[in-house]
Amino acid sequence: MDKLLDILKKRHISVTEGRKKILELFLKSPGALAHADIERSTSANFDRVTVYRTLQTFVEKGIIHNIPTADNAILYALCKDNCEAGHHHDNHVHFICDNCDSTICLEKVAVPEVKLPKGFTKKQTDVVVSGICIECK
Amino acid sequence: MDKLLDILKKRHISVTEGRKKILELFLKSPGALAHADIERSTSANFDRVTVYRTLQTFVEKGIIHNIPTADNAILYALCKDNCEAGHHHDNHVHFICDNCDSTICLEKVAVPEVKLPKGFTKKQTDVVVSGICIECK
DNA sequence: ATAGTTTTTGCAACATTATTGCACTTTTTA
DNA sequence: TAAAAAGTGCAATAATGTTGCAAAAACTAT
Ligand SMILES: [Mn+2]
Ligand SMILES: [Mn+2]
Ligand SMILES: [Zn+2]
Ligand SMILES: [Zn+2]
Repeated sequence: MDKLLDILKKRHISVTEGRKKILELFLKSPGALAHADIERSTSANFDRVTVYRTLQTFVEKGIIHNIPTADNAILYALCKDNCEAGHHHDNHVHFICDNCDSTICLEKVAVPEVKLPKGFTKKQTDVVVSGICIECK
Repeated sequence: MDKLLDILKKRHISVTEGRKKILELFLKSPGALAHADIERSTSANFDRVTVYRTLQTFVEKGIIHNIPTADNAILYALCKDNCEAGHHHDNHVHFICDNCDSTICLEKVAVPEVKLPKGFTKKQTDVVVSGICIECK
């Protein structure tokens, strides 16, 4: 119950109904959520614009991170790696199931080292694996 | 000159002005192209819808592949790994420059092996590295 | 608890991006 | 060169994302 408040207060952002509701969604969800998912689950209570702004705030404050996808859907997932405002460090692999279409943070699977050609400087590495998930197996 | 025809004919698709023009763009471009880039360079000659349909066809036929991005822009790049219709195998790392915003296929950098937890089946691995590119260095 | 201050929200308007059906044109096949 | 197949443009429509501003809610200090 208080977990919600904890997360929001730790980031020094106001506690509002919308933020609590959306954060709760993430806490309950096993995988990543698309913007459309969130909008669908909350449209009765909140305006579309609020959802956009809330997700943006959450990313900025290190509460959620987004996951690259080849189609143009932005996916969001809870940060579990003590991310801070303005600086994420979710160094794990993401998995997208071709069957059930769910996206999962594989917290246990670290992002491998990638050796770049001379002259390139690496800041961040994103790894997205697709295939069949453990549920669909 | 005939390279264009080669690529199209090898995939058994009709050779049209639009396809030649867009394919030429890819052949000339050093990095990946966003849909918007392509539209900008061709809008005088072709309808937006044609661009959408052409890119879709090219992906399906293994002429170009798309690159996952965290913002929701779809990027496309030429396949150089003998991809076939319905089955891509561009096993290289992609690099996005935080400075000049260009995206580059690092053909020489192979995608590293990722060990998944028991129960997951891997089909494809996408690796996107961001940082500063060799031009901006 | 209350008043003042700050932050967030909803609404409306607008902009951008993407999809579909259908008539017409171009390309391919025979 | 004619018939068939494939591709294109246009218009309509849908989906997605952004902005400014006034009202509402949350926070702060008394
Ligand atoms: Mn994650
Ligand atoms: Mn590539
Ligand atoms: Zn699955
Ligand atoms: Zn650069």
